[in-house]
Amino acid sequence: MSKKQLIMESSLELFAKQGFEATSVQQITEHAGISKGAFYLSFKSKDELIIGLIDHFMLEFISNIDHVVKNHSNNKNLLSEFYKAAFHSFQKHSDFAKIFIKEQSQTVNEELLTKMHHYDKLFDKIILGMLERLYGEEVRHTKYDLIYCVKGFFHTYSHLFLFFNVPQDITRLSRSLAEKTALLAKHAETTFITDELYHTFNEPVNEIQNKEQLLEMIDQKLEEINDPTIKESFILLKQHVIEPNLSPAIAKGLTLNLKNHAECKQISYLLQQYLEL
Amino acid sequence: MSKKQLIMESSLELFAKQGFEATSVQQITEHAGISKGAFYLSFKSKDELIIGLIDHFMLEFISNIDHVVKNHSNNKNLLSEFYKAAFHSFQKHSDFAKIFIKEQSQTVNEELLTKMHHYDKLFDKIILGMLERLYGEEVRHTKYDLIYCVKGFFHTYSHLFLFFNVPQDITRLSRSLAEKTALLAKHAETTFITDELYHTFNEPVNEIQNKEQLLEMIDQKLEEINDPTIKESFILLKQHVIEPNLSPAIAKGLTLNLKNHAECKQISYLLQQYLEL
DNA sequence: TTGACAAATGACCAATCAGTCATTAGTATA
DNA sequence: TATACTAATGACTGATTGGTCATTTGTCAA
Repeated sequence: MSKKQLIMESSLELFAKQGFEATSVQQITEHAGISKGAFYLSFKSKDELIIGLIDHFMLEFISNIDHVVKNHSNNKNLLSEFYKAAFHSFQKHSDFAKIFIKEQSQTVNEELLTKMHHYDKLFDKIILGMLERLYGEEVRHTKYDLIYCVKGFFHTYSHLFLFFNVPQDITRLSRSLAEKTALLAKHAETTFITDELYHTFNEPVNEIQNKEQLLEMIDQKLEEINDPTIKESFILLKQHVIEPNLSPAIAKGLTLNLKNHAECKQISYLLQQYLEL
Repeated sequence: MSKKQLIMESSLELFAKQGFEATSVQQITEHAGISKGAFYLSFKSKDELIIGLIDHFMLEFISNIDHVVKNHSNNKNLLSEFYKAAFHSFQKHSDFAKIFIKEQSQTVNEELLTKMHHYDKLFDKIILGMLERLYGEEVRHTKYDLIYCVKGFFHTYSHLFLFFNVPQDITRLSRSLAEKTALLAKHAETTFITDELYHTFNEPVNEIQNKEQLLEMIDQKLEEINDPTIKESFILLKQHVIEPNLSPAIAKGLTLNLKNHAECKQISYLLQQYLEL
């Protein structure tokens, strides 16, 4: 395990228990069994650590849910499977989930806030896609409201799990929430968040930030991975991101190459999003 | 305005903007235009201040909502009026609302956490009462689930208002959420939170803490208020709290005396809750 | 004008914070 | 073994924290 990973895992626990502000770098290094100087070899600052944590886990969370939703052929259980995947992810990384919920509305760090908002919009996009696929025209006027209902459900019950140690029957909970969501999708008529209102406070996803983040991640993966197919796919896609030169079919195929490699699933998702494949 | 109030108002703004942990006592006293020493004449510690804030505003919030729900004769609009009252309260005290949402899951201070949980249970009780009144037997098996749906709705949309400056049409939003809640109440069948599960993680309201808090508040009000009827009502009720000696009708009547006085509405609510009137 | 009391001050304290950097330990090559 | 390199250390810094307390200021009645 790299030192960076060690620090991230050690800090997870402490942040979840005490909160980010209340945890000192000293505590983290003591808990990780390293010196204070070693911390600053891996992270430029304490802020960079929390941003790294959010990035790492949220990307996994989002790309995982997206995968479940996109690859689920049976529309009948889709809602239930969506909730299941989301709750399982939070259960698996419960320390991170606690941090995420606690730090969600903290305004201390501007970059962190932007990050949070960014992932929130990706989450919205997945929910929106799911609702449109399931109900199409039926939810044309209510879909943005429904996004917030789904997120409201997810938040309240996550809170219950994370902070009250409620016994978890995720399957049952997911079925229950799926039923409720379906009810609202089929019968709710009075809307609050219109299409227009939604877009006034959700400016489109920041392309530039995405691009830089992508290129940085590609370079990192190129160093880590040796598989020649993966490497070539990365090199071609990197060129394509910098200046588009591949046909959509080829680009799509290259991202699918990456999807087969366990450590590249998430970057594959990001590339597909960025290239609109 | 008392020095205590001045400090509370000054700190509200700073806590809302920066969070509790990230705000220093120095900042508060500078913002309030007083010395550091003066702060500690009004509050024993920084922790006591945040607890005071939570107590002050949550009591107002809860007793206000309770009043709206209890005194609303027309069941048809009850749900909508409930949401309206709740959102208006958060809008009126938006700085406090921000603090409340931010600090809701912070585990730093044990007493604060207990307080939060306590008020959360009072909120549950109001929602539960409302649902039972509106739907009775219909929601016998789903009511505890519905509480969490209502709270989920309230949380997500509050978050939107408070942190994204979304234009607020509370009437429309309340109508929309009332429709959704009614849909769930009438048609949802699959439950997750059963009666039994709910009571395993919500041990009954702490009676002793309530009693001490009540007596302390009565003594404080006795010093502040001169109206002889109010004073006598307080003295009789205080005796009754220490050792029950009044008939329910008399006790109830005495609390109603208090309800007519603007500054005693909240303590009147607490007394009715405690004495089960 | 005096003296007694309460209200208010801000210099001060020990503790802790994020972050730095001269120094040391460990390792690989020659 | 000697050299060259990186990885890791932890004492240190200057700033800031929550909280205290000897001192000053303000306000009374006598």
